[in-house]
Amino acid sequence: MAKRYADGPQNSRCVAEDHGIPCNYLEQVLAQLKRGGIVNSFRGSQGGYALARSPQEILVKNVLECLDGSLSLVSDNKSTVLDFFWHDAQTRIEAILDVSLADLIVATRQYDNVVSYSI
Amino acid sequence: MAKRYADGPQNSRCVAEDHGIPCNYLEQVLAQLKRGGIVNSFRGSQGGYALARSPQEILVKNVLECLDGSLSLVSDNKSTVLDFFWHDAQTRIEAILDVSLADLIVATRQYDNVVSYSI
DNA sequence: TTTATACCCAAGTAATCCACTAGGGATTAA
DNA sequence: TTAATCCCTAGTGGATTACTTGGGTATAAA
Repeated sequence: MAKRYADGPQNSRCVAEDHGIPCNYLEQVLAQLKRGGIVNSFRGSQGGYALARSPQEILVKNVLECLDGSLSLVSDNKSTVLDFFWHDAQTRIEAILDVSLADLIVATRQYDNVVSYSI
Repeated sequence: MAKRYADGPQNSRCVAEDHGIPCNYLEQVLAQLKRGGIVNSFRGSQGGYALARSPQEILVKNVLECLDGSLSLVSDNKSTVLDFFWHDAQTRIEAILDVSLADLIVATRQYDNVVSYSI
């Protein structure tokens, strides 16, 4: 959907077919993304779903938090060796997920270029 | 167990009680760690479980791989934007888990010192 | 040699989650 | 009006997790 951001709303059936996902199931996921303000929806014919903000403004982290509730690996306390470790690991993993959808697309394009040059 | 590495084998009942884990369940976990070569066991009275290597030589990653089978987030192909992203995320997460049990203990000791100074 | 101490093992279970299926209803552009 | 599309709820099968139960077996120490 980020890739087709400029084309306006995409309907769930097409998105589902493009990715080999059951359409009804996709709709459930999109409903959650809508509740989380990641996506907007438009009813009626020519309707569909579109990102609520530009791909630059949506982070992978935002999407995962919306779908998974929270990304926490562990409870808040740092009483034991492992609590301490997991807390640290969590902040480092969050940093990895701190990437916008636009960044993802750019990164893939660069990778595709490398591949096509090398062939 | 890494903390008590120098004291020889620890029996599962004590370890379980120390951590509020059912003993029989702990034994199942330890059996898996034994199969993975992380831990050795000794039968009879005065028996118990001990790390198979020193805490310096055992990585958090090793333990998790042993218990979870594999840490992979995604299939091998890099055909889509997301496959590409998850593959990258996985190697970065593995780097986070590339810490020895000895490192963990040292890190916690340092944290404890900071806390006790500041009180 | 006996016995207590520990590990070893297999089977079952309750709860939860995940990816989905099924079957509608409601809204809107054409 | 109608077709396209989103919206909503309930149910399901399989997998996983964190156990429980109930033993059996090896071994050090008495």
